Amino acid sequence: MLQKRIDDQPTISRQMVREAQDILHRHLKGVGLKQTAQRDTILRTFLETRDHLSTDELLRLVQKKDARIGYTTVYRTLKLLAECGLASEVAFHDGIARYEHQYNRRSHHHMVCTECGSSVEFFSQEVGQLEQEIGRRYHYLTTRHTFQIYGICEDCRKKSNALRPL
Amino acid sequence: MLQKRIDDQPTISRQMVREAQDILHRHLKGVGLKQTAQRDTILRTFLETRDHLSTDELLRLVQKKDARIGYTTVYRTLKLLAECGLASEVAFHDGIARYEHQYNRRSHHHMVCTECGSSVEFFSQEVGQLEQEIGRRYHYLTTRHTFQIYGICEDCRKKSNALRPL
DNA sequence: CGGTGTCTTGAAAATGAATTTCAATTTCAA
DNA sequence: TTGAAATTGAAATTCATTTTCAAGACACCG
Repeated sequence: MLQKRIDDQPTISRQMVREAQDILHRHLKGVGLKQTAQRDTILRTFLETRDHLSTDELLRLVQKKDARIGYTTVYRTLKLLAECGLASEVAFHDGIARYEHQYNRRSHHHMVCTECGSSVEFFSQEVGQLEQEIGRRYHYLTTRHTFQIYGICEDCRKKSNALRPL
Repeated sequence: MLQKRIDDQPTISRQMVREAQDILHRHLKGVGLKQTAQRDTILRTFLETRDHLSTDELLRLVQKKDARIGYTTVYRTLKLLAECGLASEVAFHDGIARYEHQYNRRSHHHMVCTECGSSVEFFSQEVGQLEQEIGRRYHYLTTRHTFQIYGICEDCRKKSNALRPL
């Protein structure tokens, strides 16, 4: 079975949660916003989860801790987390925005199965180098890139072979 | 000034239009659909245009030739063109689906300016090789990939420097 | 400790692109 | 030519995202 995510840390440590919370609090102060229980709960839930979460999915997890937190707050907090570098948006091109943690993670990319929607992560320094190189060549100040591979995973291939032999 | 698109052909030839139309007609027949004047007009307009077109943009161009053609038909025809390989969707992550011709074009990628939305194309065979390699490693049957670089183009950098010197 | 001006919250409404519906029209195989 | 089947396009719908707004929470100040 393939790993869905390759973490540098097998699980999130208390230490990392504290550091991440610190980053968020500093960012909030910096832009004149307030620290709230909701924002902390959402950040903690986000950090504890290993997958690529849509706003809806994160909402469901957050509501297990505090059922009164609403969609809008999760939506807005994810934007805040992205602003201060704790989260980043990953677009799998299925019409739903997803976020993943960014804090203390190596640069990586995704390969997505177009049948079942599952994804694996892979590492490739070449892609980052290419960003630099192309940016230099065309005089762009590059900020980021997206790279996804789409295909059909082993499991889905087995399933469709079982349905339609030969 | 940078070229927005690097074409293998400077302009679309009569020959290519005929061939593309042939591909569409064969596809239509193949899936039991009908040839119509609208579909031909939309295909021709699409081929004559060099940019990355949203449905709305293509609609506007199409309506110069036949004002009675509606948004829905353009939308549906673009899907047909994508089905038979004449067009492909490019996602620039601004929430709007765009299409570009695929017929007789070399594989390429896009670098997009996040200030003004303009884009340049670049070629890199490494990216295609990477798709193959990663697919093999994780046992995916890969079908395609997306690779975009985001940044700020020279023009926009000059403009913002002019506004805020030093 | 309060008081007070902001910021936050979350339900509901709005937005906007993508998609579907449906009645009138057109295509095309026989 | 004919009629079954597909097409068309305006309008309606969908659905994720984003905004609005009134009530509540935070935090700076004295």
